Amino acid sequence: MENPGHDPIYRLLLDGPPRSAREIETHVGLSRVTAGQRIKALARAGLIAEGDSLASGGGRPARTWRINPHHRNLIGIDVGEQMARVTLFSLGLDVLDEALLEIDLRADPARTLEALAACAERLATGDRASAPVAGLGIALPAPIDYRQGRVAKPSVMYGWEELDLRALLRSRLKMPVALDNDVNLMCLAEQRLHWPETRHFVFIKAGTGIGCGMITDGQLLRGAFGTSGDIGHIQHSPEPHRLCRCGKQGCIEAHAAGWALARDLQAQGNDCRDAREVMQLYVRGAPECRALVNASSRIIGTVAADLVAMLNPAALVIGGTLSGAGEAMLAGIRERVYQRCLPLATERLQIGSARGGERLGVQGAAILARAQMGAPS
Amino acid sequence: MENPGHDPIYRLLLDGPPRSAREIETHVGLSRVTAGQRIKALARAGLIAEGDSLASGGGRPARTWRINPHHRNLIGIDVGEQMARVTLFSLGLDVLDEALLEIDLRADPARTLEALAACAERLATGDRASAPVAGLGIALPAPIDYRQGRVAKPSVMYGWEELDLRALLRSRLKMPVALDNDVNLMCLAEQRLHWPETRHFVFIKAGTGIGCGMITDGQLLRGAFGTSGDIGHIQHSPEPHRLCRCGKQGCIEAHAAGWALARDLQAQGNDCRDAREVMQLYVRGAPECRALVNASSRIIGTVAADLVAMLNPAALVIGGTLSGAGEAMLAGIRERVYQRCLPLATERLQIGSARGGERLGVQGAAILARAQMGAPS
DNA sequence: ATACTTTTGTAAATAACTTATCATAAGTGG
DNA sequence: CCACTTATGATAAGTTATTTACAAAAGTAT
Repeated sequence: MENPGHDPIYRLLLDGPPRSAREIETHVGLSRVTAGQRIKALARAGLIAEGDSLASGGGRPARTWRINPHHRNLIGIDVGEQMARVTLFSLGLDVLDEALLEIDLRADPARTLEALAACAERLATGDRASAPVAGLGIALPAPIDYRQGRVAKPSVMYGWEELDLRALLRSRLKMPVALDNDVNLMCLAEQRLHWPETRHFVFIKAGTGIGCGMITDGQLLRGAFGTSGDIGHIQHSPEPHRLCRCGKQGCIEAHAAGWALARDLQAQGNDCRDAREVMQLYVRGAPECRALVNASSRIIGTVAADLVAMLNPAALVIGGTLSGAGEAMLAGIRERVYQRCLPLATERLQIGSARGGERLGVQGAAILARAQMGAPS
Repeated sequence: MENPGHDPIYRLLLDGPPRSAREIETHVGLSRVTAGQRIKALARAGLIAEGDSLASGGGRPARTWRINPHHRNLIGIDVGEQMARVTLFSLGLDVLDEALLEIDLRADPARTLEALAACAERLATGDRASAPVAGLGIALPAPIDYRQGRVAKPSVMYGWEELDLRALLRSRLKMPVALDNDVNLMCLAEQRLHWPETRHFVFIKAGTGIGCGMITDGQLLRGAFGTSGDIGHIQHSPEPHRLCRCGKQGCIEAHAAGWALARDLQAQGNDCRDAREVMQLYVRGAPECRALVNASSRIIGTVAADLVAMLNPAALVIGGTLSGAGEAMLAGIRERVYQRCLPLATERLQIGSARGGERLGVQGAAILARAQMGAPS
């Protein structure tokens, strides 16, 4: 059992729920005898362990198998605009250790990258490290060329496009590295951890900016050049249009994103610089802030309605800082979705707030790294 | 070689381009020796045949293998609002025989279904039938519950939801049957036949109604309940809103679809009842028609821009009757897409008209049936 | 408790696949 | 023509998986 990541049974259990031997057989396409033998081998090697038994259907109940969460660790990194979170996980995604780094995306990328790598190294070898690290995932606030493992250009991360991020980190840290866009990874974590049965899933992140992740048939949808889910600059905002930070007019971000709400609140004399402070004002009950959030939710709702019409997901989940407004944010979205979409698309659609919290990014990064354990790189 | 559909090599070649032995090995994960043996066995059985040789890269050129197009036939059915097309294909999708049926979707579904089945049976056993029929695919103008193999309710096909279409046809015709939405299947055919290298693909059908099909990573995106691609009732049309046939206001269909253009042209005194007649007027150069088509193309362009922003396809293709307007239809779409989407999403995006013609529906149906040959039903 | 169902374990014979090696075929570039 | 490269074919030995058959375990229904 040199590299368990190559074993199809182990891989199946890595990225999915616990399964019975019978399910494993059908999924990996092995006969009952062979599957049973290999399950036993994996169990003897300590890579997998017994899970709960399933309910009996008139016969002996099937027992399930799951990965041994303590066999390896994972590292997730979530790079934000001013801060990066670096988390050491067990394979079962328990948080073992964590560090927050202040970073500046406009500073020298190589230096920032080295700071992240050094931090990951500290966690990997620190007191809380219970096992070798099997892989590292990074969530970045930029479009990602997923196959190349680097930031797609042009992006907001000036200078980062030049770096072969995956290769650099892999040689620096001696472990497999996987990259993806932060919203994609938040979507992945929310779906895998909180909506495991939902195979058609849309996650809208409403924070400083607005973006979305989409899962169809259980697979993250990445698009041809890594820009899928870039819904912040869709142009359907109400008149009068306002200037967006992308230079165009009419983008929904310019009316509904955290930065735009902060801008408007500042113009009204509030001390409010970013999405987080918008939510603070909101919680304190500032009426002008509530009005803005309500308007924002309806604008986001128009795009949500488009997403539902196009993709026909089974669940639509709102995350990001602004989703802290809870039902208020959902109300506008529900209003627009139910108003604008056909009943067939909405009657079985679930709409809700993200159940995951501020760790969704690192969790998604770790899930990605876990899914790629042992994959050819 | 009882059922060749179970052979992974045969299946690979069924739904893909000709491949060299080397490519086949890697795709199906067999060693060179075994793959070679099985390729030879398939060739001896007449299921596959040699294709062209690839260009040499300094050594002996690799020869490719492709399916034997004459080993089996396929039937595709494209059900429209007033007409159904039933086509007998070879496995290589050459047209062997064809029939057009007048139908009425509002009539008794069982009777219509029987007419289709009888027609399929005639073609399957007729003079032009060169081989046994391996499967039948049907394109229907309704949302399809793909896993159940029936029309999802509620739909425009009143009464059809009650029928277990797949089971009925399978037992009636004694062959595997696959169903899908017509736009999905047009999308599939256009991509597989005319854009085989493009794995992220969006197809907009602008005819009597407006809908789209989406392919990501080479897979048709069907959504949770079969309504994906239902973009006709997205609400972004310009003021003043007009009443849509769905009962809402502001749907793009009510401004940009064939039925809406016909309605407007009629109101202006033209004799114009459907999308086809709109195109006839257009070709004759009627100025009021040209103006309407231009406006329509820009409205479709707004939705196209949303699709591009969300899905980041590598190609966006316009089909359906209205795409007969050619560059005029493309112009408005290009205008909106380039105006509204970020450069990263558009700089490598191809926008064009469908290369396939009026047989796209039946071709897609046949491709679907072919892909499912031997699959568990 | 008894009959029934479904899951799991084991062993032996058979079938399939892989690895390794050698030989041959059919191109390219000089 | 010759050296070099890549593709293909054939064979043997060794490994792994499948099939078949029997038995036991652990539940449910009556």
